[in-house]
Amino acid sequence: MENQLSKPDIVFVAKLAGVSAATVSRVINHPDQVRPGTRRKVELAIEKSGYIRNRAASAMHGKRSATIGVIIPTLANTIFAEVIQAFNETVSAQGYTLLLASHGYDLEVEYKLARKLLEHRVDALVLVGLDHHSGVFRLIGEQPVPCLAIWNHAVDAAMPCIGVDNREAGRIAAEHLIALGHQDVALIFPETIENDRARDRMMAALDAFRASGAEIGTGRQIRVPYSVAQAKSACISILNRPDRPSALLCCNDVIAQGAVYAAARLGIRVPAELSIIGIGDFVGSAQMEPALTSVRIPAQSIGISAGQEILRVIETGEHAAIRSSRIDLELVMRGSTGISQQLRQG
Amino acid sequence: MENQLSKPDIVFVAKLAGVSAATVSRVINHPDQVRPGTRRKVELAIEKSGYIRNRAASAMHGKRSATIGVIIPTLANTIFAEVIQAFNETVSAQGYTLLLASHGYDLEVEYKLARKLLEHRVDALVLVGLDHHSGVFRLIGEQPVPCLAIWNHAVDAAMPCIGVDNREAGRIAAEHLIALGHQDVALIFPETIENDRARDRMMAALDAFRASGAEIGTGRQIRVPYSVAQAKSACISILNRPDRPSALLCCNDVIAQGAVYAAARLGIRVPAELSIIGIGDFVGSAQMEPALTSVRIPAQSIGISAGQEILRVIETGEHAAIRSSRIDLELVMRGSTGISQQLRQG
DNA sequence: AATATGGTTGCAAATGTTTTCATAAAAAAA
DNA sequence: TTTTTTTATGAAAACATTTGCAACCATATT
Repeated sequence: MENQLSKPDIVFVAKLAGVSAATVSRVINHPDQVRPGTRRKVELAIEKSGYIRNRAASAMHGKRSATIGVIIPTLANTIFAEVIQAFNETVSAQGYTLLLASHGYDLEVEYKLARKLLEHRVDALVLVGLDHHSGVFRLIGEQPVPCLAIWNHAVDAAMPCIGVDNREAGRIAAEHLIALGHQDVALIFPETIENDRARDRMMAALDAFRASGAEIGTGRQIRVPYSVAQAKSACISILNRPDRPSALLCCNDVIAQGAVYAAARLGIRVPAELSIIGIGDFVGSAQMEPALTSVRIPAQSIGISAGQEILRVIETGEHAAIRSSRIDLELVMRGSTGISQQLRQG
Repeated sequence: MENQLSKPDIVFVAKLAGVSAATVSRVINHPDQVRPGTRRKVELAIEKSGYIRNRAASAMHGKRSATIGVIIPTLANTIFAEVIQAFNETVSAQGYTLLLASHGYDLEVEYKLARKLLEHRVDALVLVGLDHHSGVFRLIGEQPVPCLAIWNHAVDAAMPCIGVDNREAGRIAAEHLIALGHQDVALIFPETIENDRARDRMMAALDAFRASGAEIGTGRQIRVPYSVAQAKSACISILNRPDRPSALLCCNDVIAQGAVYAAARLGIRVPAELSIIGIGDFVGSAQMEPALTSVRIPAQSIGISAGQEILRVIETGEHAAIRSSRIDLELVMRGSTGISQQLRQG
């Protein structure tokens, strides 16, 4: 207590307890190695002095920093919140803390953030998706830090990944609409440059329609950012046209929710007059009226699996041997899709 | 390059560049202090060796760790995502990274997380709300770390805070319904223990109704967690009763969105037969059909103000002098509220 | 009673960086 | 050219901790 102004350090605690700094360190890191009596003395001194150990100093000994770096495109919409929450719960149960950064869908920024997180000597690095700056690939090749991509899975991926196959997601969504008889479908997607998830979904959807004999022209491919507001207004203008499509395939549920609201605003009955399908099954999609049909991406499962795998790799030190895994998608049929009028009439 | 296995350190880079470690350090931290020629040599060596500076080591010199600890209740719904995103953008522009943790509305957990973040020697600590474990108050009293509460503001707060006055939020919402002639209103709120925001809103709403002569009985006070799904089903059962209220005042927009869907499901016309008001004006509320009337909490403004204030305090070292500020609320009238039938008939 | 055994503890080295201080080099002034 | 001033660089101490090694002490064994 003599030294109140500057933060108490380990040697201050040691003096207070009448032991050496080494013993205090052992009480914190290997409590079983110190006699119960001494331990209690030290614990009391820690309590009394308000000592908080300095992880920066411990991290210098090759000890774990107990942080995991996570870089996501954005926190601003629900897309990644759920997976990050599940991941965080998993790893924080083992004492790890998240260093979180977001790049706003700019992979150049992502690279800079990755460097920054490595400066903090994170024990692992988690990225979203498989599209990355070449510098990122160089970094994770050079640095002895386990690195995992989440959200996506691809067999030919350049790095370990835990997530879903976005091509499959696009295909499932498209085939559902095809099965319902929709021939004239509009695709509502964000910019696909630097966004492999959106790109894969779109390509697969286009392929599926082509295979079914229904080519989707560029006039039916609408670009819109991940924003309910912008999706809604974009959909309003599409749906206002006399030749409006019979169904909307949306890159994710944020866009699809906007589409549902657009239809409601225009008084277009869903699904009787218009079918809408999303991808993701985000929170809220199941509760909407009409409830949104979507290709479910199990964010919880991805977050938990990723967390467990990261923990395993950190604890065992098998940095090179991160196991990828593919999480299954599932079509969740709800009220926003139905048989096309064309089919019904035919 | 000789030393490829272990991470290159500053002295390895120094040797490679033919200078001392001190010079390398200066190139990184005070580039203007070193001659352009030497600087280029060093930068080349850094590039060649793939050196990444170790912040843990720098943090030991009382240098900033360049991290800011943030503890929120949850990431799982939109509530805090927006404010954190704005805060993050503000501080990351100055090179700071977020250490993010979530406590799931358990203040005991929040205390443990606060300790953990302090172990990492964050340059500042940001919490949500003004209700905290006594240990948290002790910590921020003892530790020389600037600490700020966001989301709430109260003049008599025990710590600096930047946010809105939740009593005012509750009052504004209530008075809007009162002005529309609603006498029989149900309050849909989460558990208010350990949640000062919900508590303040509810108390103020109850007071406002009482002042207007309309006492709200306990039978009209419904408990429901922050979940669209649970709010929807709770509202369905309330609205199914023959004596259903003429308006719902929801603690936040997550609950209010559930309420709107519940009305839609039951075919109750909003706002003709039922008014619904939320608090927060979260993303999506403006786009719903009917669009949600809400008391706008400007998450962006809060995040940005908080970020700027934290930066100011860190850079100037005036840890004790964090300035609180109150961010204004605003009633956003949209389609989900209207004149009560009682009033219309009367 | 002397010796071996095994668990506790302290000493000191090591970790990677920043910074102060002194020195060397360059630039400016004489 | 010499001296003075300024600027650039290096050597070494400091930061807070962990850990290998050695010393110690108490207990168990002979």
